[in-house]
Amino acid sequence: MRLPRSFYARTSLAVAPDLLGLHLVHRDGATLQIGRIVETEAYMGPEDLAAHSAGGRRTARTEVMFGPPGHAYVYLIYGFWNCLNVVASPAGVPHAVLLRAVEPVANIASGTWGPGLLCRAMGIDRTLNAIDLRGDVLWIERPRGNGPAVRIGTSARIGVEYAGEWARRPWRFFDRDSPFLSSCSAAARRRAGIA
DNA sequence: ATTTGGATCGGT
DNA sequence: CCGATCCAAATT
Repeated sequence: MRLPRSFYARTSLAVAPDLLGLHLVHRDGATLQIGRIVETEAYMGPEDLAAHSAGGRRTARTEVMFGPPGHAYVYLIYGFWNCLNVVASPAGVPHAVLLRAVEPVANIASGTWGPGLLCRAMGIDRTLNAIDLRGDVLWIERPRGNGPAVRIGTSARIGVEYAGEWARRPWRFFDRDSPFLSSCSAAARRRAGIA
């Protein structure tokens, strides 16, 4: 079942931990690529200096965050990595949740730890920017039976040192039991038996 | 028109 | 730490 619009119509701080354990699904032609979300970060809009929408900055790139919740915000970073965000909060409040890692569930070939690799592995790029997450191309759903309970860990967000005190807020959320986190070293993954 | 720096990653 | 490699935003 796709998540209802109301799920997304809350602050990114509320949405980010609730996304853990849910399934991100991308329809690529006839195949469904599925990943279990295990790491997210909340970006809290105008007052959050780490957010692209800090200060209410409204540009062609950030525009989708000002629209209705439950849409995708996909942007290119460092020249070649795509990053996927979920737009949160009612229209006019530019909140977003960055999806940082998933665990492969179906039809995923390469690594999914870290926001750039996640997009590469699931075939997500800027052509999907602004797409409605209640459509039939990209969506998030609750797995059958809700899946196992998630033990949630938190930390400061990654790669936002420029944001001063905002960088230190514990707005990164992850499944403590997942070996597929972006902060896990390659060695740790090998120990866990993952390519 | 030009410049600058970025919500990354893997290898060293 | 470095390099790969490019777009958006701010500045001239």
